[in-house]
Amino acid sequence: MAEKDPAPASRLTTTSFALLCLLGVRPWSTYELTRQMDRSLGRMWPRATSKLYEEPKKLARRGLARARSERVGRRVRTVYSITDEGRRALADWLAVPGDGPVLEFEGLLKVGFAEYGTRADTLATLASVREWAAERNRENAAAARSYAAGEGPFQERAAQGALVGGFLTAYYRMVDDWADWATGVVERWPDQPADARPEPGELEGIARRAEW
Amino acid sequence: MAEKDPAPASRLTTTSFALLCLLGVRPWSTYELTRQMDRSLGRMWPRATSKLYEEPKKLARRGLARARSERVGRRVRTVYSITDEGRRALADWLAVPGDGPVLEFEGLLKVGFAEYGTRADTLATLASVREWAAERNRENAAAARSYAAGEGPFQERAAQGALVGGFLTAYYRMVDDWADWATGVVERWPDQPADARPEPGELEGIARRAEW
DNA sequence: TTCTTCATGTAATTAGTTACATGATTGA
DNA sequence: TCAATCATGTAACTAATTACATGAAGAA
Repeated sequence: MAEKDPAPASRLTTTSFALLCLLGVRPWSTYELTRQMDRSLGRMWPRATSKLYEEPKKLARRGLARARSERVGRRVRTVYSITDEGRRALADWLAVPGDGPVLEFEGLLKVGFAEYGTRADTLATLASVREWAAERNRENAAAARSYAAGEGPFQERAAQGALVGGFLTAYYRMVDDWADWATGVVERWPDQPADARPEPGELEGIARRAEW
Repeated sequence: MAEKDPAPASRLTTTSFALLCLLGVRPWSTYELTRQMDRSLGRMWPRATSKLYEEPKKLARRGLARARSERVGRRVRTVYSITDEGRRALADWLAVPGDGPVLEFEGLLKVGFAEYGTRADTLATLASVREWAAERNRENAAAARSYAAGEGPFQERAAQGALVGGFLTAYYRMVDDWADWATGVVERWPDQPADARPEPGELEGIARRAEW
């Protein structure tokens, strides 16, 4: 009687491939990978640090990456690099169109159910959304400026980076524009958000902008 | 010697409160909750169906919701409703500004590492992003039209719904605009994406749009 | 009457996070 | 030379998903 498939090695996830993409650029130590998560990868595929220590081990077990140990003083660090098989796996993965964006937005949830709190709560949430957008945009603008000036690492990847940068720029801008608009609307609400009614033309305006 | 806190009942998450928000509107059976996940809640806080069967039990254990059993033929269904304590918990939760948007976008990841695949791969991924945006926009436009016409459920919540609708409209539009722009850029790439270089003024244009 | 889709869940598994631990490096 | 921060991981836990099971209702 057949055993249940031994060591199915838990299939590769998008997170696996995200890390494999980074390894495609050059070898990285795990800590360096965590830096990229803060700077670049985390903007489109955010994951906790510990995942970045765990996932490359799986890539190595599958033969898609190779782990090498270096020593730094008394302690050891691991540097991962991609293998030829890893590059093939990457090409296969890229041949399948990726999923669309998945959004989790707690702030929008709170705005959408504003009626159970106060008007001040909603305005505070919108203000914090604007802060978020401004902060993200600051980083993003700095990176864009640096690339436009021909500085920054991986200039040979600038064309790909520009597509990502173009997305993020538009995204942060859109979030800020929305929060700005919504703030104006909520400022005209009565004190009890439950009593708020759409302004004349508001629903029509949204419906119109959704026609394309 | 003190025991480690018994039955910490695993703290309430954003998912708990998302469901509690829905219960604030009216009582729902679990299946009805799954419908809302497809229609409204899932656009800002997507979760799998089984979570919607599990999470309200936690709300009930905590006294934030009440479960009632109905029978439909030979089988039983559960209908949940919010309690006064649940409404208080909701108000407390709304008083804390929510987190900013968290984005997971596999398609963008594939575009950002286009160099490991073919130009055709990238164009196909962008096309599927545009399809995604068009499909989401279709739903959203239909909902917007229906509200603008004074139809649709929960008219008394139209002001809050308009804020969410305003966000989604701008969001889908932005995704489509980006994918459209990116398609044009990639169409002018050489056959090997690894040889692609930014067009003159492209990086500067992004940097400029990021200044606000 | 049978097939399909709607409706209502549970069980098993896993992807991911939080919390913790400790050595190395830097600067006051 | 001490404290703070950078760097490198592991262990424990849990939030969430996938897979499965089955009754009810409506259509052909």
